[in-house]
Amino acid sequence: MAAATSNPYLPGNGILSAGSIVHSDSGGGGGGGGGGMQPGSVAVTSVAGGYRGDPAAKMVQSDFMPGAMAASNGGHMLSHAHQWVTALPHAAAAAAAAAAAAAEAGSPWSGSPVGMTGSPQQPPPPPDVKGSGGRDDLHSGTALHHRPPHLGPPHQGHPAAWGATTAAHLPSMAGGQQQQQSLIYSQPGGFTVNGMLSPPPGGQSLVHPGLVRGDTPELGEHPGHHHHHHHQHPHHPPHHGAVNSHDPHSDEDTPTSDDLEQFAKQFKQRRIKLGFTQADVGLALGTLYGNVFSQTTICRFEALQLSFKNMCKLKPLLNKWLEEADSSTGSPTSIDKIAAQGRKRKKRTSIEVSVKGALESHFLKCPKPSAQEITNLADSLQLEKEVVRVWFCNRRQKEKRMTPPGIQQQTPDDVYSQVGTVNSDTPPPHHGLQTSVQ
DNA sequence: ATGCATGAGTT
DNA sequence: ACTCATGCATA
Repeated sequence: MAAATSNPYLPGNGILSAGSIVHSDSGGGGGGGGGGMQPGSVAVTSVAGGYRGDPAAKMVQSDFMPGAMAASNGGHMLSHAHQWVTALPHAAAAAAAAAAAAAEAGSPWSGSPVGMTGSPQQPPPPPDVKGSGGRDDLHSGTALHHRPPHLGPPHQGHPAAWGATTAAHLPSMAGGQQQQQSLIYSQPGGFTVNGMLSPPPGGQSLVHPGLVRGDTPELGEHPGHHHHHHHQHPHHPPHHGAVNSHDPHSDEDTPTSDDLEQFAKQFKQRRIKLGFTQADVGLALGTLYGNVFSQTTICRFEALQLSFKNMCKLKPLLNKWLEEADSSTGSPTSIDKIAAQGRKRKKRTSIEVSVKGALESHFLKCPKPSAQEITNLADSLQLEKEVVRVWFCNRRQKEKRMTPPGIQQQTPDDVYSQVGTVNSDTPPPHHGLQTSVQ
């Protein structure tokens, strides 16, 4: 096959052949691939609708990664399959937000004594309200922002102290390199979900929530109970009384890993009970607070697959949603869908299993290959350098998130499951957290 | 539920 | 060039 190489990252916005269904079957060479045989790079053809935030709000910046594409080196082998999809530029949801809390990531979960350095620290991020992009009002015109009366957490710069097992090993940022982004809660306190405001006193039965599925959520449990929020924390871990003296039961304090796990579990349960999908929640958050999230994020939250820091950031939001959701018998949940589209996104390359295996091997040897290494690795695997680079990045992220071995506690409910193996258990490498799938 | 991708903010 | 937060597209 000739190498039809179009430049990989095409800047031209606007015109791209949208449906170029290229499909390359490269034959390949596979030479070096260790284990691999028959490497055909698979090209998936799917068009995507990306999204591009509204130009207005976002300043322009280069469309793509500045330097990444460079190295073309000899990549010619199968470079052809670039199909970028184009879509319309449409202002849609772009959560410009992206913020994060302070604290940095480190070894979040379960304070493992041996972990790497967990450095709690970071100066309190100013709770700035960022102009949340311009998308916050895309949806219904009823987007009124008003300051929260008093609900919003006044601050949240909490040191990350997840349990902090006393500092036996808190080197205070030894290799800290992480960065934290500003965290923002856009305009919290928003109510007006599609026009709905604060719940009428006395009884707030409103419209029925637009459940996507139409299934009726049975709210037999709390139709009348509305005492304040208080949550049900089955148990709070004692924690070493270190610097922390506040209980982790408040939404605003820095939660501990245990808290997060508990919360995530309950959240999922309630969410399901109420009949909402992860996607619904994501959208609702957008309507409520101005930060939209995708199904993916909600899913990861429930599965504890986010960094500790990220979990902390999301928890309060989800918690609020929960309150809203269950307190209002029917709040018109967002029906507005924001069609995200516009933007060209590279087709998702699917890496063959054999190739993945090879990558895995390398990862074990060296999780952080140099540019050079990446280059020739890519070369031998016949993948674009970018792809390989990204693969490693994602891999590292995964490594970090993994629900840590410590967090696998049984909930008061299913304690029985565990039989025997009290201390002789062999911690299987990993996660296995999810017990039920939707 | 996850894999690959994009981007902002750092380093 | 990396990390981190997120998400589209997929399996």
